Amino acid sequence: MFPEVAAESPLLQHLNPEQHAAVTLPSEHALILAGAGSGKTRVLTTRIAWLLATGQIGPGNVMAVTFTNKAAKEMMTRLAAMLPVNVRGMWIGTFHGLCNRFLRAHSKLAGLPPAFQILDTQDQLSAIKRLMKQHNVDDERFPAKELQWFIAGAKEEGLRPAMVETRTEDDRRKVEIFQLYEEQCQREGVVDFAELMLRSYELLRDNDPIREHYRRRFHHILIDEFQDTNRLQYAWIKMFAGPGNSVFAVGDDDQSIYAFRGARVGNMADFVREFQVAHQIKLEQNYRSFSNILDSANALIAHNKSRLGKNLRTDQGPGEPVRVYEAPTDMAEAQWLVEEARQLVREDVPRHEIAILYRSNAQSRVMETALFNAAVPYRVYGGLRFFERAEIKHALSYLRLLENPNDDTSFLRVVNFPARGIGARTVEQLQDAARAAGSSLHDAVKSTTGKAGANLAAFVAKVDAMRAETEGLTLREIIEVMLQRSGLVEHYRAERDGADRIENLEELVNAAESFVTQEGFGRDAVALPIDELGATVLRQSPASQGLDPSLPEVNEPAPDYVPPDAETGETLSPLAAFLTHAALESGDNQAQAGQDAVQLMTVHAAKGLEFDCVFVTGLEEGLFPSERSLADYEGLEEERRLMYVAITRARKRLYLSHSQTRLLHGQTRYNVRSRFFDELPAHALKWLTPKNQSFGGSAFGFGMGYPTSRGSSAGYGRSSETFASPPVPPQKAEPAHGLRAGMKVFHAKFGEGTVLTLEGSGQDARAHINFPRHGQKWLALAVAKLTPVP
DNA sequence: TGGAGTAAGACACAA
DNA sequence: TCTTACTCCA
Repeated sequence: MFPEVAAESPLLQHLNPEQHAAVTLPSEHALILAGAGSGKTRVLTTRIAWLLATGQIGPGNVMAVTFTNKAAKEMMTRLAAMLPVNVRGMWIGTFHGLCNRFLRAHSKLAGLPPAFQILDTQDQLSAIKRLMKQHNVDDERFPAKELQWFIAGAKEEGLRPAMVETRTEDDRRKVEIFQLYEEQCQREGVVDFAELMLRSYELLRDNDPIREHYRRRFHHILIDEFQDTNRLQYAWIKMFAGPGNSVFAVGDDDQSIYAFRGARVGNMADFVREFQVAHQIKLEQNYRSFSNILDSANALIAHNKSRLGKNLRTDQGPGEPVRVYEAPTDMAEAQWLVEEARQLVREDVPRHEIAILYRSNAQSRVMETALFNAAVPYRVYGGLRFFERAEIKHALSYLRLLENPNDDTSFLRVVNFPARGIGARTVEQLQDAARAAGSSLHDAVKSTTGKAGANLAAFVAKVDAMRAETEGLTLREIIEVMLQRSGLVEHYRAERDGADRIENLEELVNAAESFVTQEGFGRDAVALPIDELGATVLRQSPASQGLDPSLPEVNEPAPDYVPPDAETGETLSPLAAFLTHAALESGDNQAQAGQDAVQLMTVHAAKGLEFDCVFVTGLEEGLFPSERSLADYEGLEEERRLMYVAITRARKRLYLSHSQTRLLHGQTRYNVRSRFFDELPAHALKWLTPKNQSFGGSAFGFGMGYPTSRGSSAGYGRSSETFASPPVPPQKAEPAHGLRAGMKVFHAKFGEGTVLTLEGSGQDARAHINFPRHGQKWLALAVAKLTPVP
């Protein structure tokens, strides 16, 4: 293919010795320990390009797996830039995306309808709730969320209901519901995310010809972010790894931040042992950050005990110090970072090179408000994504009903939306009828009677008519018809703030349009190939139709380039393909992409990205590290890794901030500065506000502040008081307490001190007092027993 | 019976 | 803040 490309091809230029070694490793199993900013994606993509360019393999012989669509796309883009290959036809994608592709090709063997649909987390939860109601499960004792967690967790361990160990009566009940849930999904022809993985794994495990086929096909299997794989994903990878394959795993144990959803860092050690990995290469040279940032990251992560051990180094100078800011309130914090961001923009930093990171999505609002008020363009990642919005989900439900009338989840979502006189009572009766008849809700409608029955029949007739009407239309036309006939647009037009929703619905048409063109099929395409390369190979044998699993051997490299070909045998309707796309791609890149805007996201979402300037906000005990992680040591280590990820996102400037008070969940919280500050090297930091003693009171200059010790915060109770930002001067002392600034007071624990400032009134009154032996404290006058000293 | 308005509780993340 | 349960009214 590219015979002129020698071992020292231009591809390998600009690689450091470790990267070079990793890229050109012989065909055997390897583990690459790649630190943050060490060029991990580069190594992965160059490795694929090198394997192809040296003619060792063809594009059909590689499988590359990532966790996010973003990472998969990045890999494809970079690869396409290096080599003239049709990356779209290659097996590069997310775990779930590839499993989906696999199951589509073998749906019959997998026991699924060809156009099976995928339940997202929301759908799954509502399916479970529905099931619980039907079977009178006590939702106090078994919250639906918990069951969802339980089911997903079991599947991610590779367990079916019968295989789950039960010790208590509660366990047995949970497994029972798990079993019922499985039956329900099977009946409705839907699969959840975990099922995509598990079903693929089981098919590979139980079907020797299929497994052998893929083993012969994929000579090289490359895995990104290996530290985030769960047990099932690891087992799935093993299915592809035969004697002739090589697995190239890239990971960083210090960036493992998904243990809470089943990721096992231990897979790295298991991999080395079970695959007898001879070559482990560490990439420790960091090309991203200045040393003040890197030193901070290294010092922080050194506090973790369970590590494989790795230290990042850089040739760059120290750069700017890491700036630390303490704010009196979350609003002041937001105000400060908006000011800093504006200053950066004045210094010609592009806005999209400024990232504001936070631990949980709930924290974004204050910052959004501040950015909005300052007229700084910003973009929030995460939160409610395009395909998760209610109006879009409604529209998708109608579309799914067109594709599959037996999709009860979709049926229930829109049976009475827009409202058409079908209430809870009616729906319940319908569900009973369906259950009794063992049929779908759609089919059970026939047996209903009376006025309610007539309403239901009208709904079903409407959808059926829509199906008939959209027959043979393009995807775009189908959606347009659906939007009109369903009454969704009309409904939102009548709503007060429905304009945005209508805009989104229109955007759905665009999304479908770009889906069709992006996938490389013209407007008139009636069918989409499932997988150009895969189908090419499989089509050689009728076995791929799913009945006879005697698949052909594919030792010869697949053709380099297979043009999009509408004539491929196995097809999925554009509608079904689009619905799959909607479930697997949350729609991050939908709308307002490409604007020069400040980037807001959670630390989790920031993984894998890098920016010139990064703000890590809300560094407070209970928030970051989060409350829920503090219970066990491992949780804390994961939080620390999360902080490590946050720090290492920054190239040039890093800002860390925390606030003494924060309005969260409707009430003011008083938070202590995060312990992580104490784990950073002092030489790399620059405190923009005076650093107060850890866990001590505030030494905040202008008198705003609160006691920050955990013990005393309880004494304040609720306070709905909020403060304008930036900090306002303290109110004048309340004479009612009998205290004045400058007065000497006595405290039972802290001894004698001097009142510096007073503020608030009534229950909220507090005093800033300097105790010579204990430093400055903010005390609640309603709680603290203070006696004036003459 | 169904729809709308109001009060109370939850809130890590992502395919 | 957003979602969900409950109550009231047509």
